[in-house]
Amino acid sequence: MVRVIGHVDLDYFYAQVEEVQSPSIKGRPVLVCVFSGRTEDSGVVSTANYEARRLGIGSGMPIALAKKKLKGVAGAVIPMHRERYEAVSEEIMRLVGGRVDVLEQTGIDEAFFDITKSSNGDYSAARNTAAGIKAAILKSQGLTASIGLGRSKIVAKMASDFVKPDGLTVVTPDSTTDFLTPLPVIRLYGVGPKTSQALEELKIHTIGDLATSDITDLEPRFGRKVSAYLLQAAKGEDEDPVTERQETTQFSRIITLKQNTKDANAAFKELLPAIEELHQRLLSKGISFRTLSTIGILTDLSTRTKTKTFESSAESLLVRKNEILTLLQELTGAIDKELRRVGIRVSGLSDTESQTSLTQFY
DNA sequence: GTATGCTTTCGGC
DNA sequence: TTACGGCCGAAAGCATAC
Repeated sequence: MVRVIGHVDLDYFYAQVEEVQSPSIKGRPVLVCVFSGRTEDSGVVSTANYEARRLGIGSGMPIALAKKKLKGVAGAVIPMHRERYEAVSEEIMRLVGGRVDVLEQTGIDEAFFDITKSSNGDYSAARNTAAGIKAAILKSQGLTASIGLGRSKIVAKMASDFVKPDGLTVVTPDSTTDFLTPLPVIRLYGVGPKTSQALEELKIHTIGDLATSDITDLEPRFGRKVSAYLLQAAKGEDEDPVTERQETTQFSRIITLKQNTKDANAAFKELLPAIEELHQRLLSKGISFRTLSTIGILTDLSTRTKTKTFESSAESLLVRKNEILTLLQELTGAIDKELRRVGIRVSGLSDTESQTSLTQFY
């Protein structure tokens, strides 16, 4: 049976949650910001609403620059409230999950879903389901979302991106080629500015150009695997199934240092509260880890990591304090620029309880 | 060559 | 004139074992 895949994307999510929380800011530019604490305005914009975007403000923009673009306009510059967004997201995902066959959450504000069975392969029935999901999200949390339907994840994702905010775009299997063909390659999922520019140089401008291009023209530039992906994607033919997301595979904390340094001890000291927070998070979730990484972001914003995997997993980050410091020393020893930000990551996760019972069993 | 596991980097939101 | 987070998953890169 032809699949019916959906992609739901909550519109300008963090900023929209803030609008619902504080209705008086609606209609004004809203900037949800991450303040790093180094200076009053150091940090970046995480999410901007559409009024702010119209002024040229967007994600990742330094706060100081964004404020400049506000000029005299009375914008709402709000620090982000991550836990609030997580709670809203959780509620919405639960709600959507109850209306689809399979839900695959891919971020705090988006998810793929499969409704092949419940819609019986009928795209008209599927449209009603999608409209119902939008209505339910609006009723429950007061938020708009954009949904796309298509025969594959790629098509669904591009469809949800086609009309937003508050969009509902249905691309039937028959209309897939017509939908994709005229779009510029930059719109293709997985194609960023770099790949896009390389394709332009091969005179491939639209997804249609890409779909009908010769793989032997692509391979010298992109390699076999990427070329095959690009061709497949341009035809909207990916077979990637929608699967329930397994548990989180890694946890990390990263901070911006008060001042740049190459001193591992100084960085460690400033990182300690974040380490303790992550420690508490692991304990409260009953999670052990086997792999430990330190992360450094240098003054040029490039990233360096040092990682160590242990024989057995630990439930306490604090008993690995010495290893953390050692990794930080290895990291600082291998760089020529100063550290601007520093962080810690744990992976190779396992459930502490089941591990304990396994240990008892053996 | 293939499978596997670990480390590092990349890119999305 | 410049300005610059904090997460996450996955891909890429590399080594080892068979």
